[in-house]
Amino acid sequence: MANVQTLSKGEQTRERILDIAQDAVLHKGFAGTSLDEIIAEAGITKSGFFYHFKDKNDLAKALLQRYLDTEWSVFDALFKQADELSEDPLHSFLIFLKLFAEVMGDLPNGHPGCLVSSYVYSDHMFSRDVREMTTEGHRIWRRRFRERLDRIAARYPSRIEINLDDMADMLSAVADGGIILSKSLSEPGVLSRQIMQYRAFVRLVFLGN
Amino acid sequence: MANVQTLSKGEQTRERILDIAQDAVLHKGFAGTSLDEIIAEAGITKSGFFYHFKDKNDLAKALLQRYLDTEWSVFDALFKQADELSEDPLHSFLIFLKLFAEVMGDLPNGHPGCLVSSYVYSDHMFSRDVREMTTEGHRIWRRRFRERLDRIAARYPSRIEINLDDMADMLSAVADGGIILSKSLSEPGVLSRQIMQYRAFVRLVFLGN
DNA sequence: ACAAGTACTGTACCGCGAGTACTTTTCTCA
DNA sequence: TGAGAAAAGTACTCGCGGTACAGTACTTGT
Repeated sequence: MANVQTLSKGEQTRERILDIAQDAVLHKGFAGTSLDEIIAEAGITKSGFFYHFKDKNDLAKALLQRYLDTEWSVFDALFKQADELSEDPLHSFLIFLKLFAEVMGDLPNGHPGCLVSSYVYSDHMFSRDVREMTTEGHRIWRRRFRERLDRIAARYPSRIEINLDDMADMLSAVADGGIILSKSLSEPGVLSRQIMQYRAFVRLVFLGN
Repeated sequence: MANVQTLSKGEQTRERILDIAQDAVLHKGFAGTSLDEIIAEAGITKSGFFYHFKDKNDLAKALLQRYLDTEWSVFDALFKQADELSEDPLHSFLIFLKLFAEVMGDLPNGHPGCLVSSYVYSDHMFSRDVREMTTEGHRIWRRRFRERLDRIAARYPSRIEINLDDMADMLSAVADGGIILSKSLSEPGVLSRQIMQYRAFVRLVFLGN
């Protein structure tokens, strides 16, 4: 929740609505989250809500956009940090994965859930543009991780035949799946350990140990 | 959909309701699926529905129970098939993973979605016993895969330090995440390729190639 | 042939939640 | 102090989950 001071009153209310809504959506699904409960918790009226969002789908869109932006900036920061610690593409990626696992492991109550995954299991509830946003989100992550893997593959021979798109996707899959397992088992540590296993896989493929 | 002939008329209707409900739940979430649409598609009345299920939560429970039973028997069949093709625990597991990937790849419209994953993102909608069923489902899969890995680890030294529970969980994670990616990207092939990558990981850990 | 289930249909009703529409008030800052 | 931002107020509609209960057609054993 970046610098509250710089946000106008309206923007603060809007962010508060989004915070409350996101938490509810991750536990009850989008359709299961009522506007009434959101406005009650936000301490506003229905009219106040509709001042900020034209309908429920508009809320879904804003929620997803904010989530994707946040994820993007988190990855950006971790990649930057990793790049500062090593020039080598493989070691930088391995450092990134370690940092990623640490961040995911340090969340006090475990990861609250991936909004994109939640939306995928409610796709028929949303307008086409929202559905395209989830698709595009996964495409971006694939492209992003793939870039890193390309640079690695250019310098390191791989021990086995591997499709780099699949290897890039696997990080998304392991993260999404790890979050589900963590939540379902109430074992917050599962997610970061799964990321570390993906790291072990990358290491085995390019270093052999 | 085992032998329709052996099912009584009531059981057939019940199964039809479950089929329709499952499809809807995987696309709209549980809360987003209305009883009215289910009964309309099933060609019954509301009273007919409540003859089979005492309320919506009861439907959720029956849906999940049937899903878990089906998954269990699919895995059972694949493990049995794999065991017949090799006595060696590692090769049997690798064959199993190949078969699993093939089955997932042969689904004409891609995997329809994992009901357990869908439920995890709606946990607050369900009663405690339903939530415990999803947890128990993941625990069973972990135990199941772990047994296989134990037998493998007893015969093959692992190339890296590895936690076998995590390795067992990784298959669930990769499958759940792979399904989400497949659905989101509308690329049915992603799921089976992710399973094959998990297979490559297991192979690298225990065989080094 | 008939009684006893089984598997429903029909009807009527309730309260809550999403969403619409539009007016009015309060706050905030230049 | 006045204009726009940020709501509050009011009033209504419709869909949905759920309840209650009476009636009916089909099926199955005896």
